[in-house]
Amino acid sequence: MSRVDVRERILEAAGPVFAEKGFERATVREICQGARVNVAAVNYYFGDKRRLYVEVVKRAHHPAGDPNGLLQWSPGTPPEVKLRDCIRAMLARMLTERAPWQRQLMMREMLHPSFACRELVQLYIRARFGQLLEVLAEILPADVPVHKRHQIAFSVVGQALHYHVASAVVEVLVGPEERATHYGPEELADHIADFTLAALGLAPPVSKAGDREGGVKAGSDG
Amino acid sequence: MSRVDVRERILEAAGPVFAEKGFERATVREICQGARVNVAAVNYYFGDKRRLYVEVVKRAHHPAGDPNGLLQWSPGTPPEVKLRDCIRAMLARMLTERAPWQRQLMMREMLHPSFACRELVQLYIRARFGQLLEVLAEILPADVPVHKRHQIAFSVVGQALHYHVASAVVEVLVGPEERATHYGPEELADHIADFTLAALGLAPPVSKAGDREGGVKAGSDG
DNA sequence: AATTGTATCAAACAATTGTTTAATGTCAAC
DNA sequence: GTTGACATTAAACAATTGTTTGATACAATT
Repeated sequence: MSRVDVRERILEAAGPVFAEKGFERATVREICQGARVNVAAVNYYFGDKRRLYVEVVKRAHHPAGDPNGLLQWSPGTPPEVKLRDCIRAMLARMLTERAPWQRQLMMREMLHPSFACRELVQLYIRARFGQLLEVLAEILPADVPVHKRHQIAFSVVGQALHYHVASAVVEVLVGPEERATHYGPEELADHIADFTLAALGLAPPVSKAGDREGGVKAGSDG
Repeated sequence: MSRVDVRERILEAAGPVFAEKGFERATVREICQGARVNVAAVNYYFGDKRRLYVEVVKRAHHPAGDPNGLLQWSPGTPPEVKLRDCIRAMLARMLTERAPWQRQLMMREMLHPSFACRELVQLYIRARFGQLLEVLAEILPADVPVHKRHQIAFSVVGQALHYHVASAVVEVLVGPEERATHYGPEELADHIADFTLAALGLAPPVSKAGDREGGVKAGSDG
């Protein structure tokens, strides 16, 4: 059993454990048991638990070459379509059960950033956020200030993230049957895309409320 | 030092600790130290740590009489105003630094529900969610199906919740100065309200993009 | 004053954690 | 074959956790 073998097996075993339980609740004993390796091996090869965690996070960001890259579109794709694709991908990323542990780990570090690899996780987020901002730039007028663009982007992200962090609440509020029927990734992505495009003026108001007259353009008495 | 004194002091000391650290990371030693009481007192009065936690959660829901009640409006208040008020209250609830420990605890139980008091926490959420649905009912046409109403409500909640759960990410992405300038509760509430009302057709599209013609009603070549 | 039941306390207990140690194993180089 | 550097192991260590214990203090009752 060569030395790289053991080191590798620890890293592979540690990934899913850290992803599922987080740094604190994961135990080196469980990791070593999963890797069929002595407990002392972690300290021997990585110094301590923290440095093992850092290595695992680094691995999660570079999963063997090309990571789950950004979206690509053929030239001329309308920005509404791009936005819809962004939202669809985002939701798929967040709602997938049995997501690969790399994604779980990144999500965990995003929501509860630990000592490890700030800049690495930041890169992971920034790439996606940047792409969303680019798509929005094709939609919004040029004079929209940067902070307003950010707020709009966060409105998109927030709608999607809600179904990740508050999934338990959703289930409780709407009941299991509606949950099973109407909260699949595709339908939710469509809703969020419709909602967002309507807010941006690129689609009719949601719920076909478009036939209500007077609301939109006329400020009425305001 | 009478018996109710000690029991009370433990409950009072446990509240903030559980709210800040959660059930697992909170230690009975820290709680008892804060209450200036022997460690054994928790088990003497509550049996074990779990039952103490349950008592604390119950207390958090009934903070001595009138809890932070629902919003009230004078008759005739336009639904747009009500919705804006809902969003403002929601954001204030989520963004307040140094929030009372009762709110912190409820928020924690919402996002990471534990063994304790499912139905209690559910009541807490359901009340607010129900009020939001009532306001939406005044806005949406009657034929909008119930699941669509729920999705719309979640779009509102999600936008607000995002600034609670992903506040670290927001800071990283926009930088501390923009964060300090444009992410106060009031401005965010206004943005979310504008965004939502625009999506529902009760306000012009965000960022004054209303002067872009052709986008809305014409499906163009779709 | 003696008794009784409860409250409090310091200390111990048992389990789990990350980490260290000291002995043993492995295997290539000399 | 011996040496020596690295790998691996079982066991112990130290710290922290929730919980239990057995003694003691106290207050009311007999």
